[in-house]
Amino acid sequence: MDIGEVAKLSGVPASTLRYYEEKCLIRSVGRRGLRRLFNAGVLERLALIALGRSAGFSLDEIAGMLGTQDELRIDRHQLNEKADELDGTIRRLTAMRDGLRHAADCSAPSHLECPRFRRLMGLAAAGALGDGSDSRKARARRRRSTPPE
Amino acid sequence: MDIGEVAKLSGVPASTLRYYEEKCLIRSVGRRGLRRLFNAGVLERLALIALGRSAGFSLDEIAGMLGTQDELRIDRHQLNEKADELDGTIRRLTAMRDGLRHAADCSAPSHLECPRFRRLMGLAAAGALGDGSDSRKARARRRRSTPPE
DNA sequence: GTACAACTTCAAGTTAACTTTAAGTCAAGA
DNA sequence: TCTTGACTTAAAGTTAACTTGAAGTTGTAC
Repeated sequence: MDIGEVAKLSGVPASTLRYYEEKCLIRSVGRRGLRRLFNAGVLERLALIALGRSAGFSLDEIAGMLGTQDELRIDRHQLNEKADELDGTIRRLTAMRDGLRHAADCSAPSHLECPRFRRLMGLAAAGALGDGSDSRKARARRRRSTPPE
Repeated sequence: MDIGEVAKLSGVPASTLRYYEEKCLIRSVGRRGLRRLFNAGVLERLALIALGRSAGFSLDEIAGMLGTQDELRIDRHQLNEKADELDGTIRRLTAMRDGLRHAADCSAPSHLECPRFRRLMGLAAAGALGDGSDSRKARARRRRSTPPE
């Protein structure tokens, strides 16, 4: 398969495939002229990479898990750590969501006079709630995939 | 108050305060020589900004909510939208966390042979799980705040 | 044989939210 | 008066994960 076919089958842009190869996340099995040749195994590897990304692993971490070969050495401890991290994130986001819902139909004349809102403000100022980078990044990603013509 | 005092009281670095002023998120009330002077109200404004960031609003969105004056025009609809967004994120993260926990003590000889793991792989490859940018960014932030000497 | 779409490389650009650096200003204490 | 430390500006650097652009090559359909 050449790069266009891999891109089509996996949904991953060719530029990304080249980038992944450069970072040793995937391998091409050879060249036809200048053109890279991939075998079908790359699709499974791309699925693994997508899974790792979804779980919040960086490309570098994923590169560590997927050896250079096709073997896969995933550390259970690493998985549990990541799950713990997600637990924390989920808790913070849940608190924030509840706060937003409350603020949306709170009857106080101004949000600044709602005690619950003020409490949330204090928590945020103290850094207890994180900086909410998740949704912002997700939005950025959506923007990129729907360019303005 | 000069910028150092605001930084100390709020925990927000002076460089960030200047940056926020440039973006019209906060205002200084004047100068003493070259030096900016702030009044105490800026602390409440910074708490609001922190809250907005925690909720996942961008600085530009926050600038829209905090008028140039000290009034605060928060749109309840906007809050509900953000809460909906968070609901989605929470659902995705929860699915991922459960998948990770399962993978961590799944008895299949290789993860590639665990049906549940493979299902998760498929979902991730199809883009149903997002790209997990939240935890990566959080890690980056932690790294920055604990520099290597 | 030639046009062309699909590939190639390498370098630079993108994003948000800051931080860092360099060079300079200035008030106050010794 | 001199030094020191906290401030100032403007511009460039940082991060990850890509994308884009320019300039060149090539397999294949006509």
